[in-house]
Amino acid sequence: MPDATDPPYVETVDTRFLESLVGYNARRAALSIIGQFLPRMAVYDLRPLDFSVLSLIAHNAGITSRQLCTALSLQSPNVVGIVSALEKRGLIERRTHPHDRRAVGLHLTPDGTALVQEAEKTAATLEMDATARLTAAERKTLIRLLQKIYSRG
Amino acid sequence: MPDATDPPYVETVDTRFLESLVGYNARRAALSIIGQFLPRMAVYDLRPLDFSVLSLIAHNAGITSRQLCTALSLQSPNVVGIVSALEKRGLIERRTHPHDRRAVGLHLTPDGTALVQEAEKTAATLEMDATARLTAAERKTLIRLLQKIYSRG
DNA sequence: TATTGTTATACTCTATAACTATA
DNA sequence: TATAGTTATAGAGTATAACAATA
Repeated sequence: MPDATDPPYVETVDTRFLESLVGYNARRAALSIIGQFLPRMAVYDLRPLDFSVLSLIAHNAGITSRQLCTALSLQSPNVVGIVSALEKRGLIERRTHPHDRRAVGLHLTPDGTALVQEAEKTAATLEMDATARLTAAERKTLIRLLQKIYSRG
Repeated sequence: MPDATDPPYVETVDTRFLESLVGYNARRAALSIIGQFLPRMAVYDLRPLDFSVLSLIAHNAGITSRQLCTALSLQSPNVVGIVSALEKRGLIERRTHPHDRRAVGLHLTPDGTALVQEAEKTAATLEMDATARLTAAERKTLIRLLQKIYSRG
């Protein structure tokens, strides 16, 4: 028979408090999806930020580093390495901005265009797999509620 | 008049593709809430992982490092430093596990108990502020949908 | 043989300060 | 004076390999 002064031990971990917090749940869900993202995008040698940057360039030909920073909430020094690596791989090109010689417009190469098309297809498939337990209506609701948390306006 | 061969530039960044992905939105929302978490918890000198660990110990007296790892999806080497720092600050104590001498049960000290109570109050207030644009029903729905993504079962 | 906890290590992500070229 | 981009650097977070003590 255990003495009342014995230290207690835990059979089942009670996580109810943390699970009552939106921040905790959002972080866990994001990490879960990233965990599925990494191996599938490793085929293209793309990390999450590489993919976000490449996709934004694909949909915004001529976008600048500064605009990438604002759109993705990144610090400018942290974008330099990402963009340089994509350029070295021949996926993007830098062209001088037509209205501001300080700035550099970013553009996809044909190789980059082909890679983005494949990677975005993979991302869309991953999206469905990662949210397989949600209905289409639930997925739409979830995205709307998440955007109410982080977006301006 | 611009020449047709001039490189294009971007006026407004089109982020629609990324915003169609649950993973992207969950990450952005989590980072937004963490951004509010950091300055408010800096008062207690607690980072997000410190808070999660301390809160789990508060609600699970005698929990082991291994159980912390499983509950929070952490690797065991990465918990060592967190637990050691909390112990050095006098917030938690290690006691030998009553049934397994390999394991160490973690317990709050009186100082740790007092700190967790304040920190959890702050977290609850932060929760309401960070999700101020959501109704109570929406907040509940959001948490339920996020858990459907990352939880087993 | 398997598990708990630990050390050492490395890679990614993130943040700040300081510099240049241009606006 | 302010902004776009860059360099250097430092701090967190996360990952694997290898080890000692115990089960």
